[in-house]
Amino acid sequence: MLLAVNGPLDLESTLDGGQAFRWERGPANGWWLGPMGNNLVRLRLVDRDGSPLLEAESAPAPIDSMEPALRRYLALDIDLGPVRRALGRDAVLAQAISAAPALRLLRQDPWECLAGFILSAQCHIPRIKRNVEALARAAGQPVTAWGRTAYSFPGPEAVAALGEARLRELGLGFRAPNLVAAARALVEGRVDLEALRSRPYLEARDVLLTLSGVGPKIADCVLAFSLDQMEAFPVDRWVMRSLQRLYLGEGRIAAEKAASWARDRFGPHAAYAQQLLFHLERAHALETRPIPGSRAMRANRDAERAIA
DNA sequence: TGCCAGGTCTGAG
DNA sequence: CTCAGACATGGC
Repeated sequence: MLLAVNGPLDLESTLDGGQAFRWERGPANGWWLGPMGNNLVRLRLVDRDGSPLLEAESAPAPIDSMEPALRRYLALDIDLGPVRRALGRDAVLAQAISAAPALRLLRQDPWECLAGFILSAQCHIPRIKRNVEALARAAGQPVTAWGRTAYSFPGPEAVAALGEARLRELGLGFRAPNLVAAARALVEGRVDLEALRSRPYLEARDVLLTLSGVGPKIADCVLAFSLDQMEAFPVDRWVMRSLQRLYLGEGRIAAEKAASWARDRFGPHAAYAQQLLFHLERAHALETRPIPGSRAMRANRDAERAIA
């Protein structure tokens, strides 16, 4: 099935840019594969008469029945034009937009998003993906299509049922008890994520902050990437680095103050600004700085030691 | 080979 | 309020 896209869409920076952790580049032909609910979906952009269209297939459910969910997930209802015009008045963001002009914010399932970011604490992205995958294999449902088997993301009941000890065996480390606690909070109805969509940003954030292992950064990720709270501005190491390098200078500033500063500056599009800065800073690190832990990084450090 | 990671919580100053 | 230290583990 071919879908018209309202404005530009880049699948790599959107699906594999750190918002979601389960999309994989297919073996060939530009497909991206990922589980959605109990289905496997694949997506790619095709050119029809000079305009890009999104080609989508799914299994086992026919793609016709998946279309609404897919449009919702990709937030195809959002017109990026006004957002980019507003943010583009900021010189730094204008640069970030030209580096990733078709990056979009997803509208993920809130529970999956919350779980993913609880697991993200103090992890490199490759490990987050691995842990989310391990969780899905342990408690999700298998789906096979196009010669590949994937596992649906387990609901909070299934995750709660696994228990902390089993989650630690999966390699989740100190995040295991936090994930179980969050799953239980949902199962027992103490937290209603969907209800946060229509609450004022700060109130919704306060609700998420009651979960153990969920601080301001993770709360803001859930609000921005699944609950339509576009004032949210998650501040992680990369975004903090970006703010210091491009706006604030190198002086130390608390993450919460930086987040508050950014919300004031970027207003209703803070979430989009944040993802652009995250993307830009990582690209900048790739081209100007050795990746932490890389051979070049070590060589550089060793050279500095030798001089000293 | 150690350093770093899409953090959060706690206790101390 | 700021700031270390702990928390587990793995990628590079």
